[in-house]
Amino acid sequence: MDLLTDLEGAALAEIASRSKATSYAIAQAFSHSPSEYWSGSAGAVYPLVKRLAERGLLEPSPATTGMRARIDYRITPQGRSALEDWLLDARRASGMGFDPLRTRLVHLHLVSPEQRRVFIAEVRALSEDFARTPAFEDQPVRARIHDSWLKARATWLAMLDFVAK
Amino acid sequence: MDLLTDLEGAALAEIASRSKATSYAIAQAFSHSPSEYWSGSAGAVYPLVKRLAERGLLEPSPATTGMRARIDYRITPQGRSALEDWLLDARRASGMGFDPLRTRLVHLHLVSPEQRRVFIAEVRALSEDFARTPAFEDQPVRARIHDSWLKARATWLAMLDFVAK
DNA sequence: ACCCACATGTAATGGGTTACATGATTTA
DNA sequence: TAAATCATGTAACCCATTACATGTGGGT
Repeated sequence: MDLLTDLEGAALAEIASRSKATSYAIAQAFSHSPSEYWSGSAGAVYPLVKRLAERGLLEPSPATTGMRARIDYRITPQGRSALEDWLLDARRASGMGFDPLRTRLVHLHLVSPEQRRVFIAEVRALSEDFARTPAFEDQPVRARIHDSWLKARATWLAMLDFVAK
Repeated sequence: MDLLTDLEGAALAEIASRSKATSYAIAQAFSHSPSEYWSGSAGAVYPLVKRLAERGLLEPSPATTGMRARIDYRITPQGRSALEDWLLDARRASGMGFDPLRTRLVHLHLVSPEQRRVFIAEVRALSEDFARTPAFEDQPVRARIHDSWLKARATWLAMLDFVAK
C-alpha cells in the first residue's frame, strides 16, 4: 500500500528485468552503478529484499547451488503493480534529486575567484575522465543514458562559467 | 578530522553566508530549496547543528529575543577549513548523485511503449511547470543555477527520446 | 482572550553504513 | 592444500524522518 522508496523501486526493477534473482545479484547491480548513491552494501540490500518479500511484492523460492542454501526471488503481481506505480510516478521523477556539483556551485561564492577557477577546472577534468571510463558496457540503453547525462551536465557547467568569476 | 557529509557541508555553508544564524534559519533555508533532498526537518537540523558545534566547527552564542532562549551559531576557523575541504572536493563534486528521472529512465523498458510515451510527456509538462515556479527570487546566482539546471535536464530528456520508443 | 503561524526543540522509529562472521568455490 | 574470492548474511551504530510537545508573538 505504501509507496516504494527509490531504493525499493530500483531493487524491484532489477529483479523484474532478470525474472528471478538473488539478493546478491541485486547488490552487485547496485554497486556496479557509476553513481555513488547506489552503494549496494549487503547490509542494505539483504534486509530490503526480505522486507519486500514480507510485503508480498516478491516471492522467494529456495534454491541450491552446490551445497549452500540460496534464495531466488521473483516479482509477484502485486510487486509488478507497485513497481509500475513507482516507475511511472511522473511527479517524483520530475524532482531535482541530489547533485553534489549543483550543491557546491550554489555556495561557491564563499571562496576566492582563484579557488573557484581551480575547482571548476578540476571538476571538468574529472568529469571527462569519468565519461571515458565505460559503464554498463553490456547494457546499451543504460550506457547511452549514462553518457548523455554526463555530457548534459558538462554543457550545463560550461554555461554556468559565470560562477567561477 | 572526518570529512563533512553533504548535509553538514551545506549547513556550514548556509551559516557562513549569513555570518551568524540559528538552527531554525538553516532549517528554513533547506526547506525552501526546490530539491526534495533538502527536507529541512527540525529533527535533522537541530541535532546536526549541535553536533557541528560539539566538533568545534561552530561557535554557539546564546541570544535572547523577547523572553525565549535562542542560540546563534557562527563558523569557527576550523569550521571554515572543514567547509572549504568539503566545498572544493572536486572528486565528490563530480559524482552523479541521485536523479529520480535518470533512475526511472534506466528501467523504463519494463513497461509498454504507450506507457513510456505518456510518462515522458507527463514529466515534460511537470518540468515546465516546475521551471515556471520561481525559486530563490532573492538570490540571483542560485536562481540562475537552478533554472539552467532544469533547462539542461529538459534538453537531455529531449535528446533521450529514444527510450520512449 | 483566542487563534494561528512562528520558533525551538525531543522521542521513537526506520533503515543505511560499516564491520564482522562464516561457508563455498576457484585458482595457484 | 592454501589463499583468495565469491556469496550470504547479521549486529552495532548513526542519523534522517515523523510525530509530538511546548513557548512566543501578532492579529482579530
